[in-house]
Amino acid sequence: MNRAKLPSFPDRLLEWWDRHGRKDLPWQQPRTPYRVWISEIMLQQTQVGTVIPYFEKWMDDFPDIRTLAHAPLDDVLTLWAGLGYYARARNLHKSALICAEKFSGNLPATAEALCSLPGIGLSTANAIISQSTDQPAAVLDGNVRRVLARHAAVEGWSGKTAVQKILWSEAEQRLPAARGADYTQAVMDLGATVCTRSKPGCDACPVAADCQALALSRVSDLPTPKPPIKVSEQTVHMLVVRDNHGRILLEKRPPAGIWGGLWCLPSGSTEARALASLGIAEVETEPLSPFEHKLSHIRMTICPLLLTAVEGTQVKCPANLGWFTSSEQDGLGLPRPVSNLLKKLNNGELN
DNA sequence: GATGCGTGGCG
DNA sequence: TCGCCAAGCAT
Repeated sequence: MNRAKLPSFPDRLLEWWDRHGRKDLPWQQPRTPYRVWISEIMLQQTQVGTVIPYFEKWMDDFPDIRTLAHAPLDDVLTLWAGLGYYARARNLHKSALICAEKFSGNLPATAEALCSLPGIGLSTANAIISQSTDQPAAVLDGNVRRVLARHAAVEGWSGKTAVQKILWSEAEQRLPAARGADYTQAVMDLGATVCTRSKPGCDACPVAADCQALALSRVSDLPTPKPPIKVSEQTVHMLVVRDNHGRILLEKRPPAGIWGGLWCLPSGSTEARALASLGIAEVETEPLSPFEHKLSHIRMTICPLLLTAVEGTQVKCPANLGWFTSSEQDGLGLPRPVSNLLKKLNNGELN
């Protein structure tokens, strides 16, 4: 038995990160609070490779909090289109307004104040603090949960409060005394590149020596997977209403719920009646091929219906409805299934 | 405590 | 192909 004392968990991780960690991600140069904040929100449930181009464009368009606060929400949502979880974009904009008003245009410095902003929970708050001030602060995202569940052999799905509590405690116990920024990046990089969900590289792991899951041969079944949920089936009728100029009627969705705040094809029978009240006559009604759109909880069957409006019938349009040309649609940032549908329509690939 | 919220990558 | 799920948070 080797009784030589191991370096601490954070020391081993930091030494590993110095040699193998990622140091060239866009939000790491420079690591300002604003840039770290935007990156952390974009990275929620979203992979690094997907985020990078959105982050670059964001920094071009909204280089600081005040610019973001003064920007129209529509511009923010348009940039966000395609990233998903659009509440994140609405919350960023709202938070920027709060910061401009209450914190003189800066992000607040404490975790408690950060958590008061919409869209920021404890993990994101601590990620912002540790990466922008270099103070050690515990984060608990998917990568860290996997590393800790294995290293400490924590049983149970992390969605359970009791399990979450243990993982937070394990995260805090492992914090270093200094180098908070590098440590946060290190533990996330370890989860992303070594302690991966499948085929983890335990041979290359700096903390394998005291990994409980490895000692117990439990690496492959920790962390405990999420119990299966049942996916609901939903049918949505999307109306493709064209006028004689080839423009298409779009509807701005209410701020909450799916695709909140985005322009979208009008959906459902209620909207169909609303169209009738606008005086839009249909000279032609043509069902297009239904297609599936899968979300995490819903299997959505989208049934497009092609309508052609008679000339001069679009008299008065409520604020949440508008006619858009093909090039105007591109600038709006439509939800993926909608933009895909319209693209096929323009290419004549439908019917 | 359970659900809702998007999209794309990957085995 | 298809199911899982990724740098979570709000309600």
